[in-house]
Amino acid sequence: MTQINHLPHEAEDRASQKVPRLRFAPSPTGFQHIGGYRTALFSWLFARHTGGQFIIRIEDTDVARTVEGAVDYLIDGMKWLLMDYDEGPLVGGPYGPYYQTQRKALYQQYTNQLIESGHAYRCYCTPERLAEMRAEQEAKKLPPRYDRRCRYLTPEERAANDAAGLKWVVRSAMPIEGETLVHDELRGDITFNNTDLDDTVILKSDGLPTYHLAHIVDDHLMGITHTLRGEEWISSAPRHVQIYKALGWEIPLMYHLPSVLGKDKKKLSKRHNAPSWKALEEQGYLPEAVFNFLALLGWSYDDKTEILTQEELIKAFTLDRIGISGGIYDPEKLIWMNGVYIRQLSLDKLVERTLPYMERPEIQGGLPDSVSRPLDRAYTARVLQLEHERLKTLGEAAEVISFFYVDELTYETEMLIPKKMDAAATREALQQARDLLATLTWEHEVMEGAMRQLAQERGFKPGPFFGPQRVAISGRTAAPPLFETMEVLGREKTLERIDKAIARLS
RNA sequence: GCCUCGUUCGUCUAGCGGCCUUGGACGCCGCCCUUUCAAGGCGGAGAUCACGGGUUCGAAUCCCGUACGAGGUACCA
Repeated sequence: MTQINHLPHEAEDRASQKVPRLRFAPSPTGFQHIGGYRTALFSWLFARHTGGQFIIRIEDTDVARTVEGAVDYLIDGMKWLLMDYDEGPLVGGPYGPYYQTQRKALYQQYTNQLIESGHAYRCYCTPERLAEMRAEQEAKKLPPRYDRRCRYLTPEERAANDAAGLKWVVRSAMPIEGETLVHDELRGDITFNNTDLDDTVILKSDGLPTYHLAHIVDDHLMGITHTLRGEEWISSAPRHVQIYKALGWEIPLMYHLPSVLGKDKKKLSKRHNAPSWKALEEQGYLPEAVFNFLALLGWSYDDKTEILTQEELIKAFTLDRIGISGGIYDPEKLIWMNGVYIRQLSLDKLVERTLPYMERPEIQGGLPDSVSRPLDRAYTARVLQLEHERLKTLGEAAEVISFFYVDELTYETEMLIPKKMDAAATREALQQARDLLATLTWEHEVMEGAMRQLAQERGFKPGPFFGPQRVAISGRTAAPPLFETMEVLGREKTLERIDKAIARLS
């Protein structure tokens, strides 16, 4: 690729020097919600777009909050959302290990380097003292900040503290004056006053690093070229910049992604109105639809294209089209998009993917337990064909089509009787329909023709005439086209159900 | 409180100085199709481009301020 007639944007220039490497670095402290996966998805798309690598790294340094099973859940979610990865848990890779708890020695090594170069120091302050200090500062309406007492300890004092076996953490020594420039590729330069920078803890008393140190060491060692993370990190970015500088490392290109918000405009969080991928799967959302939807949350292709396959997204995805203002997650639009993807499925695929939802136990949203499994595939295909364009999620199929499978229909007799008609008239109409139906070839075109003729001859209006039949055979007022439904249901069941309806009206 | 980011229809967004009395999509409403429900087609309502100043021949687009929203302010990420 030769492109010499224009000066590339700085970001492109730097990025083009090497194969892009991007990472998704979740902490296993709970179940990743779709906002988190959106971040992963952007990184993944860009890696695939450029032919770069996509890495998963587990940031499990907060041992106390680590939730068992979270990593498996996370990886399963990636798989479900159709994202693979080149390096990470399970598959390993040349830059491993990919769990931060297994890289402890590395962080300690660089912490020592920082201490030696005067960019970090041991702090012996107890949590009690820190809490006290904070309370005082708050009372005085001062910004809560570590007072740097330990930063100015003499070597003798330090030695004495160590000899006394005091517990310590390591804090980074931030510059006291001047400014720090954070260059965000999406927003441009952001300037921070160094007086606002706290000497944050980079190594905890348990010997593990905090995020601030760990991600820098790992991103550097793993050769990460672009870092995509939530915009909640902007405020700690200047401290990260300082640590990079202290270590003498090049800073990867930083992209702070806009937040995904809930209906209340608050950032989506695990315990707060954020669906997990599992919940979406259980409801019968197609991962390819969710993928498409998520890609459009904070990124856009142009002024009209919204339905893009994963392949198209890979081809189209560039970082410069990421937006900067937070967006509310709109479940309504996801439902619509899911419907679009369902309609695009071939009947065969639809059956294959819907069957598990129908066969799951009733309590989980499957067909009534009285219906024996496994379901007849050919029959189910005929059923699903009728419902195909009506489905919004795979999970709702069972409820909508259960009448094709159960023996007994349950519905209110009232539903049988159209407005402006009484029970007797309805019964009479049903009886006539039933008598004619019994004589017909069981094909929907034949039935429709004959029945329409009957309606015309007897002066029945289509609505009130066909309506009761629909309720009689399906127990529902909203159902697929009547005669196709009858055809699939079969003569015997159809006539039997109409008879039962007639009996109800007697 | 302090620091930082953000602000175009209810929602997702297009827009990077003239093509915009802002285009698309979801949702909503109406009409058509129709035995119901969908799907589909057509149409509509819906944004003083948060507000106020500037810069400019010209601003949704650039600058400043204000308001509002969000995020951060942990030995959490």
